[in-house]
Amino acid sequence: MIAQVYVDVGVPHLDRPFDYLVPEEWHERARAGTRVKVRFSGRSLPGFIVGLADESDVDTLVPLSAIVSDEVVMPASSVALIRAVADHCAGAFMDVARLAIPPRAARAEAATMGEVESSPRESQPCPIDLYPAGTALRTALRSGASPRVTWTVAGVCGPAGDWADGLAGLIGDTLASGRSAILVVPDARDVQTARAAVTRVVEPAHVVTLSADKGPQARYRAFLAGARGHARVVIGTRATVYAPVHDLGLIAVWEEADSSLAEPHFPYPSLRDVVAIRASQTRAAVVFASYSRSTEIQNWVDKAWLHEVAMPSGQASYGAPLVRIASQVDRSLDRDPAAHTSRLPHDAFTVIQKGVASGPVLVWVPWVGHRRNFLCPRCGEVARCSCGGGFEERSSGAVCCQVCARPAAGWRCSCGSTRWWAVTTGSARTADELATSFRTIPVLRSDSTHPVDGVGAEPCIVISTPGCEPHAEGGYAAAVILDASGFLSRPDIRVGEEAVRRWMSVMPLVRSGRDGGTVLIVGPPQDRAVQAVVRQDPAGFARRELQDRQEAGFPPSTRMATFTGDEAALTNAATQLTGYGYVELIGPVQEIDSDDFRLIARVPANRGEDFARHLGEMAAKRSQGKKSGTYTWRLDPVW
DNA sequence: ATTCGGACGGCC
DNA sequence: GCCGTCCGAATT
Repeated sequence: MIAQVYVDVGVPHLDRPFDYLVPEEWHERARAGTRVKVRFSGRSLPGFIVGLADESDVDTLVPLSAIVSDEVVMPASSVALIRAVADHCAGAFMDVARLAIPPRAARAEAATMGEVESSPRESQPCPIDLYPAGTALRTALRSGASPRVTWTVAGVCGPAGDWADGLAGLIGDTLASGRSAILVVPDARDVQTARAAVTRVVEPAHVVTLSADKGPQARYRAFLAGARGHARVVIGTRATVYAPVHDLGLIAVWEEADSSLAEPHFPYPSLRDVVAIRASQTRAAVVFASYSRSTEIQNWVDKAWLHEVAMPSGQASYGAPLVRIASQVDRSLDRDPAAHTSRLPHDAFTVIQKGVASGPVLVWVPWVGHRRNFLCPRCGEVARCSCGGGFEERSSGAVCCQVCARPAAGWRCSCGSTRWWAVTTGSARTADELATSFRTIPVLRSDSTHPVDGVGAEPCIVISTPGCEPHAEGGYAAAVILDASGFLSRPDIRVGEEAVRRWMSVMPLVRSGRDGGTVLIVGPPQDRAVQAVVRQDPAGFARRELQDRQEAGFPPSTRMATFTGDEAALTNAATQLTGYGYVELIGPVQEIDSDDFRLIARVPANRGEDFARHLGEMAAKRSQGKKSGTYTWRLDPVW
C-alpha cells in the first residue's frame, strides 16, 4: 500500500505529492486526509496523505514515520480547493494548506460531539423577502439550487438593513435543502452578531464558530465539528472559507472588502477568489453582502457571474436617514488660526444640538488621537522639528515631535511666524471640543483600542473612528461625518471605495428620515464618494469606479505582480517575464528612501491563470538554481 | 597526493 | 530547505 503525501518541505520546486510505503499494521488507519510524519531528505517532516495507491513509479520507497492523527482534516474536496487556490496565486500547495487547516490540538480530538437530529424549521419571514428577487433567492436555495448573488443591504435602521438576520434566513433556507453553509465575516464581534442571528433560525447545536480569538484548541474543535459532519453551519473569520463541511450548499460573506478579510500570509489568496474557486468546484451558492460594493464585485456583476439583490433605486433611501452635505470650513491663510481650532461648521453644531434633543448622536472622525500635521498659518509651510519629524499633540495638550519627542514650543517657521495650526484632528481632540460645547451631554469615545459596544436611547455624543461605531438603541438621532476630504485625500487607489463603504455602514445606525434621522457629511460636495452616499447609490459608484480602473489598466481588468529587490535581480526577473508574452513591464525603478528597486508586471485579466503559472515556475527555478541577487514578489497586491 | 569549499541536484 | 556528492583549486 502506497500513500501519496504532500510534505511540508518549504520549497516551491517540490510542490507535489511524494510516495511512501504504508506499513502493514497501518493499512486500516492510513486514510486520505490524515496528518502524517515522514522522513524526507534525512529529516522528519509533517505532511498530509492526499491519496492511496497500490503501486508507485518510485522503486525504493521509505515507510511513513507516523500517522499523527486519525482525523480526516483534508478530504479530497479540500485537496482540490487548496491545489486550485495555490495555482491561482502562484503559491505551493503547502503554503495554502497552512492557511486552510488549523494546527492540531490533540485534546480537541478527544472531545466527542454527538450528532444532533436536525428538525428542519419552517420558512420564516426574513429581511431578504423585502427585496425584489429576494423571495425567489430563498426559494431557489430551499429547492437545492445554487444562485450566486451580491446583496446590497439597504442602509436603513430596521429589518431591511439587518445583514445578520438576512444571511441567517438564507442559511436556514440552504439547510432546509439538506445542505450546509459557511458564513465568513471580518472579525470576532461580527462572528457573535452572526451567530446570534443564525441560532434564531437554525438549531444551535448545528452551528459552530471558527475564529482565532478563542485560542487554538477552540479553533481546531470547531474545524473538526465541520470536518466530522456534525456542524451544518460554520461561522467565522477569513480561514473559514476553507472549512471542510459536508454537503456544502452556500458560501456567504459579510463585508468582503474589509481589510481584515485580506490574507496577510504568502501566497495572499484573496477571500473573494477562494469563494469563487470553491463555489465553482462544489457548485455551491454564493452571497456577498455589504452596504456598499467593491469594484471586484461589480466586475463579477458585469460578467453576469453574480446577480444583484438590491432595493430599486427609488426605494433604497426609503427608511434611510436624510443625508446632507456641509462644506468644510475654508481655512484660508489670511484668517486668524484661533477661529479655526474647530473644524466643525455651524451646520454640524446645529445637527448635533438638534440630535441630542431626542437621542444619541454619532460623530464619525477618520483618525484617532489629538492633532497632527501642523502648518504655519502665514505661509502654509509644514511645521517640522529640527530632526525633520512632524509634530503631534499629546493628550496633555503638549505638542511634540512624532520622531524625537522634542517639544514644539519655540518652533519658528522660516517665514518668521511662531504660530501653527493643525490640519488633522483626531477623535480624542474632537471629543474634547464637543465636551466643551455640550457641557450637559455625555461625550463617549469609541476606537479600536477602546471600542464601545453599544449605547442606549438617552442623549449622548459618541465620537467614533472607522469600524468602531457602536450600535445605538432605537438608532442615532443624527450622525455627523467629519473630515471627509481628509479621509478621501489619503494616497490609496481605494480611498473612494473605502469611504463609501465606511459611510454607508453608518446609515443603518441612524433613524429613518421620517423619524428625523439625519446624517451630515462635512466634506467636498462634488466628490463622487460623497455623492454616492447622499444618493444612497453604492452600486452606481462601483460601476464608475470599475470603469476608471478599466481605463487605467488596473485590476480587476488586469492582474498585476510586484517585484521588490536589488536592481540586478529585478533586471533578471524582467528578462524572464519578457519571455512570457502578453506581459507589460513597468520599471525597475528605484524606490524612494530605499536602495531597493521595484518592478511591476501586468497582464490582461484573461491571461491571469497562465501568468500565475509562469510566476510559479519562476519561483521554482529560483529556489532550485543559483540565485542572482534577491527579490521578493507578490501577485495581486492590495493597493 | 590530500584537503577544503562551493555548486548542484535529489529528496518518495 | 538540507544534505550528499562531485569537481576544481589551493595546499602539503
